[in-house]
Amino acid sequence: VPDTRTALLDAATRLLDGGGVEAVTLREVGRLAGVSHNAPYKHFASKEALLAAVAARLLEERRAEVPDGAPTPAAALRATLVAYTAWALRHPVRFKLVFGRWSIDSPELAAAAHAAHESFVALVVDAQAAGALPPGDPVRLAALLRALTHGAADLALAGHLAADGKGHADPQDLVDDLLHHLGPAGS
Amino acid sequence: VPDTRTALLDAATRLLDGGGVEAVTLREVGRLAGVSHNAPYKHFASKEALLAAVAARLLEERRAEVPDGAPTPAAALRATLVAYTAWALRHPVRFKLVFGRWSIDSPELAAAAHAAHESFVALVVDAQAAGALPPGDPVRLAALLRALTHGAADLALAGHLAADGKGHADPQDLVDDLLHHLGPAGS
DNA sequence: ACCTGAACACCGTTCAAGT
DNA sequence: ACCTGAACACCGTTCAAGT
Repeated sequence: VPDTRTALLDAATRLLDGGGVEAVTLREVGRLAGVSHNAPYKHFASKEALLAAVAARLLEERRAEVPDGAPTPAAALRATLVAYTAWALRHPVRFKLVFGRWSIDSPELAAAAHAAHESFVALVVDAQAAGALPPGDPVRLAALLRALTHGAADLALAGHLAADGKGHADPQDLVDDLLHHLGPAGS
Repeated sequence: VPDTRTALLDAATRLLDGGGVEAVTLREVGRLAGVSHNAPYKHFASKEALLAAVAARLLEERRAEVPDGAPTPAAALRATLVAYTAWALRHPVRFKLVFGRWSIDSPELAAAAHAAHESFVALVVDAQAAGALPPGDPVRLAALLRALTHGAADLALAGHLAADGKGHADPQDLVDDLLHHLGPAGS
């Protein structure tokens, strides 16, 4: 039997997936969790704080799903970036919530994001050592890769990538393009 | 004397800039425009439609501010991308509205976005002809540049770029990094 | 054609009270 | 410590009227 706090988070997540962030109201959250419509205030300071807690839990969940056991550092890097775009396309609302709003600063959310960032930079360092990425500040290079991946996913969700019928570029294609351009000898 | 429709758009824009998208309520829009709280329904089908019209007007406004008269195609391309990130950092709420939500599909918004896309691809073609960008499908290359620029701006707004105290990367830096990596001879 | 005022069904948040 | 029910101040949207 989950405690009330967990039940509230579960209910909010279900409503989020079902109807977007606008569907998660404290009244429905309470109803789904089997408590009154303002019981959430005993566990979260506000609706925003509840959403931040949901975001933090989703971010940690996603980190556990990160692909593992790739043959080379370059493959591991590509798999991580592709997983990022695939998750965004599969769960648009979750993606928008987790990587969008930071109006409330939640320590849990910041910690989860920091951990994800750390392991991604380590991945970049490995790929650089293997010669699959150019040398230079790995943090900066990681930012470049992350910005492209995030932007490709966000534009795809907004419908801004497939402008004409012809120029169809998946986020994955753009990730591959960038890795190709960064690849050894600019081949 | 502006007509009511324009007055409503002006009021909505003022509220948007003042307090974010959550501050733009139909009641305040009406009050600021000097009409009743549901007069907007005579000009827009819903609040979302009003926001879409605001977004379309902002996007056209921004297009008029695009830098002009750069010495080379490469400089013109860089100036356009840098202007994109600078606008995003200067007007975060406008950026989120214009490039974020497409729940309602407005013909005006789609037309403005299409025009912006067209001229950007033309810029890429010129830069390719000048040898500042690698050959290949210009639409795809434009998507790559746009995705990185958009992602860098979005991550910067979310506070996801300056992770540690050291790895400080402006969106402009990332734009320059990408252009450098795409540059002739992969120098 | 455009606008108004009242009304409806919501919503987040607060508060006094209960166990 | 945790929860409830009533209440407050909002909100988007609708509708019957007005000019």
